[in-house]
Amino acid sequence: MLKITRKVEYALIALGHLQQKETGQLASAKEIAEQYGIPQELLAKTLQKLAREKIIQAVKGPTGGYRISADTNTINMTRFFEILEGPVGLMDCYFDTNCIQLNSCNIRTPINRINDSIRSMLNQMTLADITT
Amino acid sequence: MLKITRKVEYALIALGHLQQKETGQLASAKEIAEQYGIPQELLAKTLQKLAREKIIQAVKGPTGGYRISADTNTINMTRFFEILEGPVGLMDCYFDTNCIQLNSCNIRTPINRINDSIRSMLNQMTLADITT
DNA sequence: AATAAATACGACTTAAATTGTCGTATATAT
DNA sequence: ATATATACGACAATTTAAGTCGTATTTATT
Repeated sequence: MLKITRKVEYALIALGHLQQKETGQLASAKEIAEQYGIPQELLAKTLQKLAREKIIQAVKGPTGGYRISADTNTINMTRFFEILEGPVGLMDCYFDTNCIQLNSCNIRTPINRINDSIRSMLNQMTLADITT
Repeated sequence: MLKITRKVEYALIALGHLQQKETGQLASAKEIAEQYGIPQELLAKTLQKLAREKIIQAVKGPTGGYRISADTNTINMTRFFEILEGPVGLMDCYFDTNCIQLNSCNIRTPINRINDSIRSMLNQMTLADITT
């Protein structure tokens, strides 16, 4: 339980790889996929999400690829996870209050305490902590 | 992401319900399932797991049911989660080291740091914190 | 003793989410 | 021009979670 998805796993591997490159150097999705034995298409789509959020920068064309463009010290892990997969929380009712049995539910409050703990923990952690 | 499963959700609801009963009083799976609108069979199987671990006590026969038998202050949430679903961790390689690309993997260490944080947080939290 | 209502539990089916693939468009270095 | 990269939606396959069913066992009640 509490597993992270492959998308996140692949993204972290890729960012770790990009971090190792010299400043400005690019790495293509293909290069990363081959090196770590992960599906190229899936990795590419994941990197595209990160590019949309300006965490990495994409360069098109042959010799193109990705490079890190944000200061990874400023990206907290809650945000990072939420870019790749929806909201971080143990239960949907933390975000979506359309639950028919809200009244009779006796665990909402305590579950939300766990949620808050996890989120604040991930908030204090930056991408740099992970990929460097 | 980081969602808990229905099994855990149902178990927590049931424990909250049992907690409200007067000492020694039983509640059947049927009673709980009907009151909170959750599938009885699934709830029953979940309660059986908790009974096997002596967290609750099962009483057979008509007028039977379940009652809390452990001191919920002594059950930490890592253990509780792991009774109902396997190991708590972001990635399987935290527990199972049979990964072919262990060498090339560049995120094992940082991911394990997150794992440790989550587990120690859940370790400090007891079932009583949730169900009372 | 028979019955009904509860737990116990494995096998199975269904449903949902994740993971992976494919096709097509666009950009660009050579 | 062409080859190679990103961009991205749609689809298929796989895996996991959720729920159901059948049968056995226990036990209070009649």
